[in-house]
Amino acid sequence: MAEPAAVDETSPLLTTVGLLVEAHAGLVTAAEQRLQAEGHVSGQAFEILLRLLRSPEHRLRMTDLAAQTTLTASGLTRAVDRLERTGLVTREACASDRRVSYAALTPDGEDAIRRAVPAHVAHLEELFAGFGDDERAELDRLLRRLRDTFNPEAARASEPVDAPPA
Amino acid sequence: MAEPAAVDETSPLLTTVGLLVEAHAGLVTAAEQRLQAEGHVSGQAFEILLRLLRSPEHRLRMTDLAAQTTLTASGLTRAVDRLERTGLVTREACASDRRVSYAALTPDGEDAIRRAVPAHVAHLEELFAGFGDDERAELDRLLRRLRDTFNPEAARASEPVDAPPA
DNA sequence: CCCCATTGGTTGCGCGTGCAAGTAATCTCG
DNA sequence: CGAGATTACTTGCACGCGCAACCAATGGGG
Repeated sequence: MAEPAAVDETSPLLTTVGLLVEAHAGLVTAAEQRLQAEGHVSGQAFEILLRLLRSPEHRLRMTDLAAQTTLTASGLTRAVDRLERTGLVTREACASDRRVSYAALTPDGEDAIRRAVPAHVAHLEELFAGFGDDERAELDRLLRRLRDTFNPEAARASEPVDAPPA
Repeated sequence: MAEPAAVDETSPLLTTVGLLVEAHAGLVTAAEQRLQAEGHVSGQAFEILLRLLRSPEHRLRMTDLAAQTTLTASGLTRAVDRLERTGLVTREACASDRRVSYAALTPDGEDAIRRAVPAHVAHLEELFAGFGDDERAELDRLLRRLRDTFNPEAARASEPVDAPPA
């Protein structure tokens, strides 16, 4: 008759969080695999290139780019190093402030991301096939609320954008 | 009047996925920080220890444990190495199959997780303060559906459980 | 005008991870 | 019963990441 008292080893919240983690992991993994299988850029590259594509002149200061991704400044430095090595991005100097350097899309980079986006979106459509428009909207609403709990800022800036980031 | 045609650089799905990623990152980060600030085990340790706490005899085969976490077998080997080094877990041999080894909670490990769970749940309650029970349930439903898209298996096994995994 | 605090970016370092290969035990089936 | 396939776990290796330290360039006040 002892049984150390079943503490609250279980709480609805723990389940919710567990589901969030699993859904996230599954989605990212699936998207990443698909991109690779079809010969597109990696998930991380996708995220970076898409953000550049959507920016004025297809370029962004390193710092701003870092702020928009899940990477730190140092992580971004090296991510851009890799993209530069594969020719999808170039670093451009800033005339008015010699400290800043822009990461800019090369023609190859623009090509790559323009090819990857439709493929990725198509894949997402498959994955969300079971969802009605209203359900997807409701999911958006709930996730946005949760997101705003941590990052009351975020909101602005043409909305997130992420994709299948690492 | 050219403007290379604004492809579908934006799709509702991309936004949804972006929100999922941000919500996930924010939640995990917040939970992790809080645990550390209050002197509890790390997020990864939390996840592993909780699963052991919920298992018969407070132990699990390495393989099964790996399957329940986001780690691979090799990653788990080393995670358990660390937990063993800090005295929260022990490896136990299996009599009937000398290949398998169990990861088992030590008394210290049980203590640690029993202290961490209520703290973590309390924190989650704060974070979800803006949600009504019905909304949380709806979020569960939608996330579960999404999860099942990737892992049609999952479902069973006393339900996820995750927490603030790395 | 110059010194100092601040900002932008990169680099050294250590760590945690996955993959692939390796070892050991078990199972299968001829 | 015994060789080959399979399963459980561990290890070598290479890589990507964040943190903290670092250098360079700005921008305010004295």
